[in-house]
Amino acid sequence: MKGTPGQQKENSPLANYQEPAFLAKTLGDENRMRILHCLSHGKKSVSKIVEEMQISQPLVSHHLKELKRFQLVTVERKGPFIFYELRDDRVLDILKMLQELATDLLAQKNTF
Amino acid sequence: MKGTPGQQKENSPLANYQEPAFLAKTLGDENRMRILHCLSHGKKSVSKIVEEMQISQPLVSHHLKELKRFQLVTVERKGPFIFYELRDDRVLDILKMLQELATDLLAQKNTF
DNA sequence: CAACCATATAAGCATATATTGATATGGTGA
DNA sequence: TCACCATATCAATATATGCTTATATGGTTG
Repeated sequence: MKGTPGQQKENSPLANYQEPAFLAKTLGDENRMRILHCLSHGKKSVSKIVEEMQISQPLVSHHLKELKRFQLVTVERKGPFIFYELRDDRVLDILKMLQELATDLLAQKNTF
Repeated sequence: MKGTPGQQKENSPLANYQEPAFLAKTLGDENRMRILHCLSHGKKSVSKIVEEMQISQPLVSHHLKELKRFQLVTVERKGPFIFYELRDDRVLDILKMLQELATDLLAQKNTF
C-alpha cells in the first residue's frame, strides 16, 4: 500500500468544500462585511445602509444582491422601502473569529 | 469639532474590516480550503500535498504562497523537501463553522 | 561538475469581481 | 396621470484571481 488513492471521503482533502468556500468568498469583501456589521443591529432599509456606509447606492444594492445570493440576508418590502435583515446570527460569530485571527496573525507578521 | 472624520470606531460600519475581509478572501477558495484540511493532520511536504490533492504542483505552490501571504502556514525546509504547517488551529474552527453555516443556509434555499 | 529531484516562479490566458454613472422599475401621493 | 421617491439593473471599465505550461532555483548524490 503505497500510492493507493483510497476512497475520497469526508476526511480526505477531496471533501466537498465548494459551498463553504463560496460562503467565505461572499464574506471576503470589506464592504459586505461592513454591511453585515451594519445589519447586526437589526433590519435596515437600503437608504439607511447607504447613509451609514458612505458608499454609492448602486454599490450597496450590488453587495446586497451578493449577500442574498448566499441566503445571508432576507428581504422584506414595506411601502417604498426595502428592508434587509440578517438571516443567521452565526455569521456574526464567524466575523468575530475572522477579526481576531486576522489581528493575531498580522501581529505576528510585524513582530518578526 | 464636529464634522471631523475623527476616528471611525469599532462600533461603526466604517470599522476596519480590511484585514478580516482579506483573510476571508484567502479562505474563500476550494483548493485552499482543501490544503488547509490536508494540513490539519500535521505538517506535510509539497509533494505529499500534491499527491493527496490531485492538482498540479505549480497550482499547489501558488495556493501555498497565498496561504503564506496571510501567515496561515509556516514553512520549514528539510533537505530537498519543504514542509508546510498550520500556524493557528483556529482556522480549522472557522472552516467548520463555515461548513455548518453553508450547509444550513443552502438547505433553507432548497426548501422554499 | 553533472544529473536528478523537489519546489518555486514566470508568462499567458480566461474568467470573475468591484466600482461607477446612467437608466429603469415600482411604489406613493397630489 | 404626473411627479417623486427608493431601489434595482445595465453598461462599461479596471483589476484581481485561478489555472496551465514552461522554465528557473536550489538542494542532493554520484
